[in-house]
Amino acid sequence: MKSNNHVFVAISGGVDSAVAAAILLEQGHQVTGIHMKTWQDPRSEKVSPHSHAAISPAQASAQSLNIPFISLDLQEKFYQDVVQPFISKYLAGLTPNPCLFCNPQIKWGILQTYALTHGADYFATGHYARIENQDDDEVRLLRGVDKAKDQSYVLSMLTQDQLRKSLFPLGILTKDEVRDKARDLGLASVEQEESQDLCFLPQGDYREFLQRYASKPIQPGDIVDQDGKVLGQHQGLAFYTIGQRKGIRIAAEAPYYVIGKDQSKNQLEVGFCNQAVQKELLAEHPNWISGRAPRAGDVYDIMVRYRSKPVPGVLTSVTDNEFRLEFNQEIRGITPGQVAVLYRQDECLGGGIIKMAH
RNA sequence: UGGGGCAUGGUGCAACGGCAGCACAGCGGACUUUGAAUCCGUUGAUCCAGGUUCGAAUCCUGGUGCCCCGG
Repeated sequence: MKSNNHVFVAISGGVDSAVAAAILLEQGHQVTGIHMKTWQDPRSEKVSPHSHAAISPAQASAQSLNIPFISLDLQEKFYQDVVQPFISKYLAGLTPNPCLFCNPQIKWGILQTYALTHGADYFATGHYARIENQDDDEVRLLRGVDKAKDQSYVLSMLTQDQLRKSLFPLGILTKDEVRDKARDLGLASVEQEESQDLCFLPQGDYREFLQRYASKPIQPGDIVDQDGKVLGQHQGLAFYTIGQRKGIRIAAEAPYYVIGKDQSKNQLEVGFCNQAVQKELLAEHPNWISGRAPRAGDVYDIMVRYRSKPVPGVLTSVTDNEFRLEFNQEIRGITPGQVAVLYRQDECLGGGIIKMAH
């Protein structure tokens, strides 16, 4: 890559995106900050701590870097494409991961498209991941060097075209190095760590949010064990996820974990940790970053949720619409709605939405 | 209306007559661009009334409640 490109950097107001922009400047690129205003729960009791500031943290970042700043209002689009599906999937008993859909549809779908049609050669973000250019003009998505911060998982639904025009300046750095760099550069907001949960829920209580946005009231029901014995009451199936331990409120000789949801009976099934494991999964709507499905029969490292430890698994079958994985060890918390992502060493190959596991 | 057993945090269990502990649940924190998991920390109890003893969850008496056996 030549060092005089025009790069649009997605600026959030946090440390990572600011350092990413600074690095691009150091590399000699022409840099523009681009920010998207996303939908936030207006009924939230507390408001985002920055909402009263004269300028947004994102704009402040751009200012301190002395780069042009563009802000797009994507509230409606974000609500329709991310928040609505989030709500309806939860009510249907799934556990969605909105970030994996925001990225291809909003952040790359709209922000990157805007950038590329407004003079950008590349679109950069502060993700901890790497892009490797192949000889044949194909790119590969690799884990970030900082394994503890690697975010390739949330980028697994991106396409070859989207990645080819992307840059991840932080991919070769550790979080500590990024923090040091931010300090050296005198960037504001270094000290205040901005890790939030769901970006559209400033204080992060998704249960209360669902309660308010559900089209019909979320009904309590029975908590049962594997034999169907009633152990207690749950507050509503949407408030629990497979593998969950906290919040079941039943004392026993060992912790209970959620092992299933029966929508028709409105029952939450729980069991002890040795019962809360699975060895196979079926995923649908696959996205393969290379554009080609990985070879069936091979073993890959699989992540079944964000920041989970990769476990080896065999890709037993793969079609255009779905694929199956089989693990040689029992793993906990394979959850419909989450995304199973395949890796070959450091390379993120892509993945699909978990439909069922057993 | 005979016999036996039990009674300790919210739950299930420990504690030779000598500082009432553990697990689970709960609460708090760390971690975190999903929900989780995980890790760390933490609140909280001797059924009641007497008695023996320097000292009682522990021994004795009575009461109350529960369980089992016989019926």
